[in-house]
Amino acid sequence: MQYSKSTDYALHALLHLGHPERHANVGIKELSATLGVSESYLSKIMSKLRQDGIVRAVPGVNGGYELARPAGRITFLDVIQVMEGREQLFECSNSKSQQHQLLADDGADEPVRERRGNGECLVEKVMLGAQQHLHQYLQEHTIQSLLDEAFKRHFNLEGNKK
Amino acid sequence: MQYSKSTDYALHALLHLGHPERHANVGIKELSATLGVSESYLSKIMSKLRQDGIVRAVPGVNGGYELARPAGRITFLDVIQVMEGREQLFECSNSKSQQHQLLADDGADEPVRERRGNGECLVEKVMLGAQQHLHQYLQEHTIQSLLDEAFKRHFNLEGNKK
DNA sequence: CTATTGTGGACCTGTGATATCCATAATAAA
DNA sequence: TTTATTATGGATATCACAGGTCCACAATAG
Ligand code: SF4
Ligand code: SF4
Repeated sequence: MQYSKSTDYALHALLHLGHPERHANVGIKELSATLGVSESYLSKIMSKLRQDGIVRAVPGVNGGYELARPAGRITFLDVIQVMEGREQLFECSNSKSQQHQLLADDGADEPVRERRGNGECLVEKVMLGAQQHLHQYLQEHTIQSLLDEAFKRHFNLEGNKK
Repeated sequence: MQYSKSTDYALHALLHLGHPERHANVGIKELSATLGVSESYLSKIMSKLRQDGIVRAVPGVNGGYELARPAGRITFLDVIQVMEGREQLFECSNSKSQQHQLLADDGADEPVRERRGNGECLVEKVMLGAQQHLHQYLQEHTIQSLLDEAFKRHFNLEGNKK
């Protein structure tokens, strides 16, 4: 259970694009050189980010990428969901097993009522709760907020030096 | 990014073992039949749970598995970590790239000082935070707590029927 | 028109999840 | 002590997917 390298790359690419004194339209070459990732692979990732509306891309001379919206509105969750997909953390694989009855109906021998609604899965409920906690946290952190913190740290270091 | 089926199976197996009126030493046959998973595969999972001290196993006639400690002390996090491993959610893949400087030192052109300590990674910091939130939540839910809730629900249903 | 730059498809490789089979070890009961 | 039973661990198979390369093509600015 670990985020893929693609997520790593995507985050770093966006952080680069979000850097204050950046001329618009950063080319794949610059990104590739900065991150140390092959152009071929990185372009796949950028393409995905574009399809999901995180960045804009323009081909042609002096083309390149730029953020499609302010860095403050690009959350970690956004990026992660683009790269890792939006499936849920836990998905039951055999909801018609004998086990299921025990947890959804707790062994009650009532005839199969298909109302299904108050008989909602408790395992999934726990896991969904976990997922929501995780997502909420990831939504509170944006590309901008990380950049801000980096700047703050830099400022403090400079201060100490003098 | 999804938990594996093994985790699903493990959770259900433990829920079965934790059931109140269970004779000790539940055999792999019973588990397999209840969960609807092959004996071969399920035994692998049980073996892993044993190696991590979640269950005890005794071979031989009338042998089987039982919880190694009270169900209230087996958390979801425990189970998930046994099955999914304990790697962290995010692991940097190229900490010596050009990017790294930007985020750890924020572009300061100071000579490479290898003190490393106040120059801690901000991306990892965010991700570690996310992981801790997730883990904390998963630690608050145990096999017992889920079982309790299932019982409570059952009780309410019975009440409504009368 | 042309050089430049992103897009998308085909393809390759290694790894890990899922799963089965079997030989062996351990154990309780007869 | 033997025997039937039950868990263990190694070997193996299959399959999907992460990670990555290459290339032909589309789009665009100048
Ligand atoms: S209780 Fe939930 S997780 Fe378990 S089998 Fe039913 S639906 Fe699936
Ligand atoms: S800033 Fe953090 S994530 Fe980025 S390269 Fe450095 S160590 Fe890795």
